[in-house]
Amino acid sequence: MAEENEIQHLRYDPAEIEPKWQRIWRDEKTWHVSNKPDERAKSYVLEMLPYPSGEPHMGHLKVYSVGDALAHYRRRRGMRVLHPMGYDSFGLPAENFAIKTGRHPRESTEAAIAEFRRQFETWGISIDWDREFGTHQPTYYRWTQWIFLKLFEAGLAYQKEAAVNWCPNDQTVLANEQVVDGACERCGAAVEIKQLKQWFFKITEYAERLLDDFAKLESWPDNVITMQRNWIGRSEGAEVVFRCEEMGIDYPVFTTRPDTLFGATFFVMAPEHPDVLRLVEGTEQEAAVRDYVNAAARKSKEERGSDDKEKSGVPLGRSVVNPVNGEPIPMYVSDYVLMEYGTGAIMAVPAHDQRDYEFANKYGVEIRQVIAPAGDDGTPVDIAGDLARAAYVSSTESDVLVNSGDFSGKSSVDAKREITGWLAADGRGNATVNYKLRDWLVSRQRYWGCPIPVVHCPSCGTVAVPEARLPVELPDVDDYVPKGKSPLAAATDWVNVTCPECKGPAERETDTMDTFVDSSWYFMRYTDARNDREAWHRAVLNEWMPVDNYIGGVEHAILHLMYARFFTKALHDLGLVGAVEPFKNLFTQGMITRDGAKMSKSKGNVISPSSYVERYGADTARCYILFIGPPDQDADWADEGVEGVHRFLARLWRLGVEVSRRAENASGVLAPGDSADALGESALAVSRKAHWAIDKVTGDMVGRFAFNTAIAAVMELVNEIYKHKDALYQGAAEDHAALRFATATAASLLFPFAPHLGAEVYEMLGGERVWEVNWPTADQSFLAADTITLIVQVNGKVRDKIEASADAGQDDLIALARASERVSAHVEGKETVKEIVVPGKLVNLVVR
RNA sequence: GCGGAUGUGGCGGAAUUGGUAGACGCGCUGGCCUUAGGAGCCAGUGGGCGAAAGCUCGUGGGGGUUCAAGUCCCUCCAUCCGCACCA
Repeated sequence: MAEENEIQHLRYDPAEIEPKWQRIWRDEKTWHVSNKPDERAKSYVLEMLPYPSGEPHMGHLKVYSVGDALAHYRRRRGMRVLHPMGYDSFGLPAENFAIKTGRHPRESTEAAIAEFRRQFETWGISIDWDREFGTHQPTYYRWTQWIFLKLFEAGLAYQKEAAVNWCPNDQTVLANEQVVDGACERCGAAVEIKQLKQWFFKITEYAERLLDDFAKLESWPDNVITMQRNWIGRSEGAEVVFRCEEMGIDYPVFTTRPDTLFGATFFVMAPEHPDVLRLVEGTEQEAAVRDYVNAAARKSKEERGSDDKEKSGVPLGRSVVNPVNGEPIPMYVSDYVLMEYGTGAIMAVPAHDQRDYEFANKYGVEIRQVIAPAGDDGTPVDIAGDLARAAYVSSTESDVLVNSGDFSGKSSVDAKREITGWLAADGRGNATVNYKLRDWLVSRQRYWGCPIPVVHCPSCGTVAVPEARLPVELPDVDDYVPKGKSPLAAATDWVNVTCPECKGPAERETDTMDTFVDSSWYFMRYTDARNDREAWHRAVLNEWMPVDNYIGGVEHAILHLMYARFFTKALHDLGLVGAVEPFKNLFTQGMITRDGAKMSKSKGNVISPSSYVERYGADTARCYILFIGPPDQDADWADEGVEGVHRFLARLWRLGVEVSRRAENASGVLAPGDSADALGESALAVSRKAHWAIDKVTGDMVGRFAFNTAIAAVMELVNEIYKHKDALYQGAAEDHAALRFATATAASLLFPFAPHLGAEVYEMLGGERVWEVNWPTADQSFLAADTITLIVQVNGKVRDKIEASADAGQDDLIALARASERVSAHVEGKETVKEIVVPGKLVNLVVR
């Protein structure tokens, strides 16, 4: 007993255990994986690339706790696991910090990387550090530039002047995806629209395949797919040509409702439409239109974008001809028409489009009904009363056309097809598909990014920098303050070059790339990260790709995940990549909140992983973050919960120490005897529980990431061992063996979540390294119990629970149920209507 | 407005196929051990009535299907998240 007391007072000290294992893993490069294939199946487990700034936050702790558990589990299931790490180290925050402090972004970024790496090592995550890189390193961005040139050669990277989003605060353009509610995603400033010449990637060319290939994904959260689908915004319809006879110009418009063409009573152009001013030049409308266009240009996206805003517009004094009936209809300019969607001009059908309806009402344009709902007999229903209040927009199967010439009486569905076909035959239109998706604007007027590897030559135009001269290195500058053009423009020594083609004087492109470009291919570079002759060796890349499990936050549902899909497809088409989709399975982890709210500096509720890792150890922090709830859901961090998990780990550690010292009649961790029969009651109980836990944890790991219930199962196992350990210490060799087996199993099962403690306790008991031991398998003979607890219900209410033999037949179970006093009290004197038996589980007697 | 998700004890959450609601943990209560303990170990813990046995109510509200519903169907409510003049 003296020994028992002594053990009780031993202290679980992660500060000693954790560095010990981390040293072994680092020195032995335990998690390094070779690119040489072997008989093992590959598995590529990847968490989203971290942006290194300050120190890692709780979101990082969560994502790596999830990913690392999976990586460990896969390795011990005999797989060859690629689990790398890197840093998304170009970007605005580092540059803004540089502006404030004068410190070079490279310095602050590399300091942050060092801190991230240091902390990741203290977390004990199983990373192949030989593949580590930062996207800001010339050895990396050389290949970002190379990919840019490949896209440029293929015509997928191009320059155009366009109305683009401009953030006045960050002094740079933004991609559509980076504008949220009309504001800059990063700094929140109201975004302006500017006409600028910019670089784009032709993601629109891949719109259809980005949609189709959702079918090729194994498991992605539905909400992410839905968000991408909405963002791509595919709609089927027709392009219909309206001719302006006075000017002799054809104006095509896109419509999803060609069946409403007979109801088009006016025509509207976006203020940015290049022909608007030309149409009114020299007319009495010119001044009014010019004012309207200028006012629209000054408005922020937000001001223009709200749908509750009252419609406004100005007549152009011109008309176009409705191709279905030859009727001239008036033209207007209005900011409710968007230049970036469709053709920047619309046909307006006020009776059947709410926006057109509001405009027509305000400016007194005719509202002509051409669609009506059909009654039960198929004839049009009178909805004149409804139309006095709002447009009739519904497009049900049963709608029919009215006031539509030869098409009157036809169904809406048929009319769409027939009218489109009729117009197409005359060259006045055709069926088309339109997308909301815009091309990806990738140039940024900022310093801390990957230089765009092209040269502008007065005689040769835009010329690619030859591959052999990559990387185009980012030069040092003194002043990072953006002035509407890239700070790189001031580095004149760097800007002025000779044209690679004519050798004449030329200038480098001074814009840098959006950092989302850097992160659109990093998962490919990991496969061959030290290759300095090419971005990757094709065979190596194809061996690892696609990523089997990609884990990260849902905030990247559209941006990063869609860009990465696009890159993979484009590079596939160029014959550079075998995979068509980069991420076979996607897991989006929920946020860690504090007091129910998102952590933020302004709320002052930010807690950092490092304080918990220092106080309780990494194993506690990692287990807690997994135990708190299902990893795909948001979870609120509670310090009491951390204490609880820490207590559990300490309990297991003490158990390990005690069992290794006191269960000395057996050694090793082998399971006792083949059969459960040979064991005493306690030995059988802990063995059973151990096999049950193996089965439970394995089930929770496969297919779903139910780490919370997996950890709970190990807790149950430990509780069971505690209950029986004193009896077992008194016992014989097989009792000690059972105790060792059960305790080692707990350590083994916990290893993916608490790798240091798992390794420590396993070593105490078996002397082996747990990660070199296969994942345990449950012995079925220990899972099947001889007895079951029979639930006896009367009229669906539980009245008794009876121990019954597992192989009892239906009649036996009913007899057993009826024999119960508690049951008979409810059955006595009543007629039995039905007897339901669920074998091995339950009997329900239905009485009246 | 459109689309999606969620709703279970005092709290975080379990319940994999319709079959014991509340596993596991926190908190709380009691006991043991201890010079002491904010350490450790053991036990109890959804609400109501009851000394107990037991009865009864109970998974956001209402309705339904079923021998049986947290789970399936209808409907309403609340919260959160996307999208939002996309023709």
